[in-house]
Amino acid sequence: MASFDINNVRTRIDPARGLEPSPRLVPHCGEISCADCPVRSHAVCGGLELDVVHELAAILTFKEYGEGDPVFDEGEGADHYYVVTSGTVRLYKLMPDGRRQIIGFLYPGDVLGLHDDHMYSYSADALGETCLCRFPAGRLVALMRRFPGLEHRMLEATSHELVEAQANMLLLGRKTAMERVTSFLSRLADQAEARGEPPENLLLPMSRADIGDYLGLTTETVSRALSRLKAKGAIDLENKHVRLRDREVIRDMTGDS
Amino acid sequence: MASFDINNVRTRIDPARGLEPSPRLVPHCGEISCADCPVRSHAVCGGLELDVVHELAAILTFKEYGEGDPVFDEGEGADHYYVVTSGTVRLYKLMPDGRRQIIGFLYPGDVLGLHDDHMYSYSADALGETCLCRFPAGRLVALMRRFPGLEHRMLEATSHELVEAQANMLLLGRKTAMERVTSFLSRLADQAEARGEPPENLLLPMSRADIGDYLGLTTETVSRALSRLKAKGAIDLENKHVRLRDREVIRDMTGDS
DNA sequence: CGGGAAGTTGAAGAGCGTCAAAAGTAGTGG
DNA sequence: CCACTACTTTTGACGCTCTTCAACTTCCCG
Repeated sequence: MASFDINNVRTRIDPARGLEPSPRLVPHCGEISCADCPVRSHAVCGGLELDVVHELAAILTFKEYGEGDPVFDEGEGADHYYVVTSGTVRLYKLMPDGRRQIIGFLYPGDVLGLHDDHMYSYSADALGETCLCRFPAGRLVALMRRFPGLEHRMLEATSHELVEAQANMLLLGRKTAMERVTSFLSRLADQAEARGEPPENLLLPMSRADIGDYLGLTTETVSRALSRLKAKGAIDLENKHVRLRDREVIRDMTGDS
Repeated sequence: MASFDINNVRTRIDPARGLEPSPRLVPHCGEISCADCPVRSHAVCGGLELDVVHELAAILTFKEYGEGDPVFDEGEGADHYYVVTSGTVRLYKLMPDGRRQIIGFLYPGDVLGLHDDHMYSYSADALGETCLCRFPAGRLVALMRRFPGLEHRMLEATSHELVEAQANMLLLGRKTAMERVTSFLSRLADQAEARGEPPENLLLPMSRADIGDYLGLTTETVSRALSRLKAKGAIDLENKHVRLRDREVIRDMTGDS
């Protein structure tokens, strides 16, 4: 027995310990081992010694999520860390009256579950079919103690998130609606480029309402901004497909220079 | 010789190595050694083994700043980390046209210089007379490698900052002007309480313009919100002195529940 | 196909920004 | 100690951007 399934939770056993992957493949996650994990190169686990990777593999479990499935809720005890292996995760905070602020969208290789004071500071759910690998917090912390390189990678990941959050504070506090939308498109293009995809042709995995809640705007305002960009000939737009006709023109509209 | 002065930079030599503090006292920093540093208990260096503290003391230098003195600028090479020992530091981002977003205000015990990709992601300057102790980044990183407990503390500090930044994203993206101002006052009261000061009696070290640039508002809007709170009898207000007449009333206006 | 959700577009309104002026505060030098 | 000046804060009037509300269209999935 190399893996088993309980409640949609798939436990991975370290192949290095003489166990082999299950022959049954998971629909979209794939029955990947850390050794050939597609996201390892740019994830927290990337660039680590093999013995650390093996120890990580020993404590992780895979889990699949469908559209809108919750991963965890703000305020819950933070008992797990997660790494996205496929799909997209939406992080958000809710106000008692229902107003929502989306904190970020996570893509394969990103970590979630970073917290302070043993409580999740935001809620997380899946945007479409998504697969996460999950680490019990206590055991991961123990591993960080034994392997300082792992803690170093966590610090790097956290610092990176912090820098992004600060950039979003500027966006939310000081940019106009059009600047926010073009900043958003520009960043999506950069991310696509970093993944080796064509940066001009974007497929938005999230709704207009999600974009609005991320940019501090309403759906209508997002829609209007996109329509104006289309009318100006800056983008082609058909529903979730956006094509940046000139990335420089978009960049010049972000307010960032 | 226990310390010397070059360009307003005061180098501390580790007292544990047999050197003693200079008899000449610095105006507001005090000629403190790490052993009796007033901020150590709640700073990064708190809770660390004594040998780590000694090594930290060996690489740090003190530096004083006056009102508005720059500490570093966004985009510069991040060659130092800093810890606030007295005063207040203002972190901010500027847009090319002069719009400013204040990322945070730092008080004694807080770290600055956290970064990504070896570049400061924001600018920092002093709010009034301020004293920082400064660590060369390379040497601090080397210490973190030797003493994993230090890196652990840095991770904790960074995680804490991240959680705060995310809370500010909700504030900037979704709260009304009045909710932002009451959230700000409420947080100042909490911080004062944490420091053991009376949480009802606040002294704002920053201008209305600073508060506005922190909350994504104009000075006028901040002033109007404060005036309305005063008119309602929720606060007493005389210039920089704010007295919360009922902390619960203020809290109920933050939108956070 | 058909029904419900998501997206677009328009018109009206509110909240905050802008501009302007007055009042208050602080620092400087006689 | 007071007068002078420069800056900060407050207050008011007005305008603009974005939100709200509503109708319509498009997309998606059974």
